[in-house]
Amino acid sequence: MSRTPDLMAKVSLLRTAEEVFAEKGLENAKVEEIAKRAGLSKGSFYLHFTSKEEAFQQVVESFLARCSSLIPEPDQDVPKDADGALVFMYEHDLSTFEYFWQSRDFLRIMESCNGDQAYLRDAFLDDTVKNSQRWVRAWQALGLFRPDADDGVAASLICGGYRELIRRMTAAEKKPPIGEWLRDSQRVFVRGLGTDALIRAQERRDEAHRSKGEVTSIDVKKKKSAARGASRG
Amino acid sequence: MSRTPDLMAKVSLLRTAEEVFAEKGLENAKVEEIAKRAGLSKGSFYLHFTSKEEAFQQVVESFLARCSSLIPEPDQDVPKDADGALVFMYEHDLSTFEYFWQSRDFLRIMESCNGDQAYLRDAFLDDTVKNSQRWVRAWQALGLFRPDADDGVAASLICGGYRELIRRMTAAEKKPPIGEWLRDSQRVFVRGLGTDALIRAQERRDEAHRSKGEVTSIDVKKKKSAARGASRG
Amino acid sequence: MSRTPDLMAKVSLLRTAEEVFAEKGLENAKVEEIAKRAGLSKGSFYLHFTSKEEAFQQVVESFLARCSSLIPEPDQDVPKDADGALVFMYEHDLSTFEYFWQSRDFLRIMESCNGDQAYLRDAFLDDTVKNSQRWVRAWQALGLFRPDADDGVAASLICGGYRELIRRMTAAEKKPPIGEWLRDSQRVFVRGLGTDALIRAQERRDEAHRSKGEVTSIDVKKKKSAARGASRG
Amino acid sequence: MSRTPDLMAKVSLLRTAEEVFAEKGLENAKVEEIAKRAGLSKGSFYLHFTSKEEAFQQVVESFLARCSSLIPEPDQDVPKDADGALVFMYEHDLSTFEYFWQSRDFLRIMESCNGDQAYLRDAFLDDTVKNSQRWVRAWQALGLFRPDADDGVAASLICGGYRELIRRMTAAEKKPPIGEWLRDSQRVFVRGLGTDALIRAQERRDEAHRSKGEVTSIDVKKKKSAARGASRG
DNA sequence: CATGAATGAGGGTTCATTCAT
DNA sequence: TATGAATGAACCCTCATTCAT
Repeated sequence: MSRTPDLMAKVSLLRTAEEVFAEKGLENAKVEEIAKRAGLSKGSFYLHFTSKEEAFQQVVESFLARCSSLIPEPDQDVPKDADGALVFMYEHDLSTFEYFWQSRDFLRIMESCNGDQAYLRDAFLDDTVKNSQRWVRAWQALGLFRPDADDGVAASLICGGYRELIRRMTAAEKKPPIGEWLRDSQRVFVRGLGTDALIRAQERRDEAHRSKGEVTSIDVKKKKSAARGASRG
Repeated sequence: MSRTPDLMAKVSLLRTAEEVFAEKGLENAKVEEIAKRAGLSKGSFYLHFTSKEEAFQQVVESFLARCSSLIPEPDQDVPKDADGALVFMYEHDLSTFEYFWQSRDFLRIMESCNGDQAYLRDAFLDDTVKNSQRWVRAWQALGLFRPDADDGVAASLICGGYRELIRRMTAAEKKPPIGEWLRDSQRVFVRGLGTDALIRAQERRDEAHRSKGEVTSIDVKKKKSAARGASRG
Repeated sequence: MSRTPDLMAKVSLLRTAEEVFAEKGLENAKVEEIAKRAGLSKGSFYLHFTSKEEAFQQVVESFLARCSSLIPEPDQDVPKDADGALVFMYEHDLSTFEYFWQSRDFLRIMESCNGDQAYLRDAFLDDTVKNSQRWVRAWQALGLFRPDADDGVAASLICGGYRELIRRMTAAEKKPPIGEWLRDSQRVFVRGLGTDALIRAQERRDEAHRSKGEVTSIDVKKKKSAARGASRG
Repeated sequence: MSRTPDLMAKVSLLRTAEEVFAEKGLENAKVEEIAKRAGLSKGSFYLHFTSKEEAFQQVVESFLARCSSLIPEPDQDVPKDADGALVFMYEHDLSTFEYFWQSRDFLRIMESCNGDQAYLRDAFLDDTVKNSQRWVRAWQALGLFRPDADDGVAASLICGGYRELIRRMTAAEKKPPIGEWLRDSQRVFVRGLGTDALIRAQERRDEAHRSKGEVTSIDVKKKKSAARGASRG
């Protein structure tokens, strides 16, 4: 085992660094404040990081790692049918927004990337778009998204739109109705990019929602068999 | 008379300030560099601005003023029919993107607003969304957008999506095919938010585009009368 | 005749310089403010003075010259008898204090002499003491002051004491009862330094003052003949 | 532990600050020079003071504290009889002047208070006068000073006179005969303000001095019994 | 490992002075 | 003469980084 105090100190510093960077931005964050909040001295900071910038990078990277672990790849075991995919994506978006809401202070860090650090913010955003693009292509392959839509533009619109919603959320005094926002957004992108099959699934979802309130994965499974029955009849 | 005032001095300083702020961000921009690039001394800078921050604000405000003058209000004299509105909006978006492409260095400035200047960026983005929201409502009133779509969410998705495209554009080495991007985006938002009437207009546009290439306002006028004829028959 | 505008400008600058030096002190006085208040430009200032310090010196010197013209030399035609000398000195002190009261803003200038300018203040004070010393010696020669008093110390005490009164006066919100102060002071120095003859003259003055109110030179002339009569009787 | 804090650092800085302020005045004193003379860097200065002005205040305040501890209050255990009081005051003045002689560089600092710091000098001088005034009143109560003398004016004359002597002393190349100066001054103020009893005591002192040289407290005690004997006879 | 005093480069700002007009 | 834009040397203060303990 490595020495505990050492690790504790670094973890502690990373946490307070995240805090301070979020509050003040990279330039205005002071090494001393980071160290003090971690209950350590300025000198200790330099036992763990060679510079303030390095600490910043590590904070960003650790955040990105946490993000990656939350965002599934489209080739994983996820629902492939229209109804299931819709619910899956909705719930995934919901939990992602929830996570961003909790990390909303951190999102400000990304904004503080300027000059030499700008690439970090861009890398983060590019990653998000890339991942989104893989999903768009996957859904096109599944016949859920129209094949003629440009996956790059689609991914940009989705990520950008969601980023703006997150910005609004971050700026808001109190937590906005994320569920509503996401349902509205999903409707726009499903109609905007989806095949007829997906759009019909969405309409079923809306219909169910209107009659029964919130639709969960459980509802969807029931609905799927019902739909099969209906199409048979 | 004194040494002839260099009437270009302030303009020159504002331009180089814009440059340097774009490159380095507010914190990392050095007053001396701004002045030097304008062919002036550090001291001269303070003949025109009381502080670096004031110069930053003036740069931002002058940009916002230029923006405002480019963005029309929905209650102005603009086409009210589906075909005309589509073309108008497309062409407006195109010229806006063109302007942003030329000002792409500046857009980086908005990103460099942190701490005390953050409100400038947020005010800019909020303004954009507000304007977009007015357009959404106007189109709903005209029967072009579905009345059940949430105008706030819609405006956020549109602005966020376009902002992301602009980010991609700004980061690109060479000018991307903005026309293509915008056509794809318009298709997404028209399908996502539009009424059947608008969607049909879009399909006509796409059809015409496929057969004849770029559609201009002139084409649309022809098409409009054709459509009228068709609906009569 | 030299050119008028030129002279006007310099006089004007000297006057405003005096004002500003009085208000702010040498270091904090800005050349631009001096020039502006004189209705001139910064550049003009340097047509008349080679530096701010030179202007300061000229202001001080002009003040000292005005002072000198007000302060009589002991070898001039002044009363030589005890009663006349007392009244003369009292009235001279009174007018001097009156002048200082009016120039109280200026006195602050002397306080702003530091570093390289310190010699100006010291020269001013030394001058005052030197002049006072000549008076002490003159009065000793006239048998009005005790011959065993050290003229240097006496002059220092007188000047220092009066300077402190002036300081109190300068700091005061409203004009203090200078006449009272000076009468009290004169009593102290007359008793402290005077011969019996002078002390008796002072007592006569006090007596007359008690019975008749303010004593003027006219009263003294009367009193002198009265005293002669008395000593005869 | 960190690098052993140089416990002398702050003391050292205060001392060199005192030096530099005395030489140049507040405005012209450079932080770097203060630090350099203390063998420290500019940055270290700010570990101990938040600004140059704060350092200046601390220098002044520490001097004032030292002064206060040297100046006795009149209600303390001090000789109440004419002879004892004279000797006490003379010796006290002597030691005070001695102290001021040693701190003569500092006294120049008080003169360098301008603008925002002027109140420091005025507070110092006002304090001195106030204290002196308490002594005048005490001596009046003891029947040593004439009751009709204005205590305010008397205190101003005493303090001002002594201040001027100190100024002369401070400006002098070599230490002047302070003892002589003070004896002369005391004679002036005793005659000027004292009752007959005090004046006679002073004359006894002068007489003794003429015959025996310096009079010490021991002499006074002998003299006191002698005087008692004389008054008895 | 931890500390925090010490460092010193760096940058914003001021303002006396110059000089082209 | 008069002007005031331009200059640039100074100087205060900050803070990332070092290092003796």
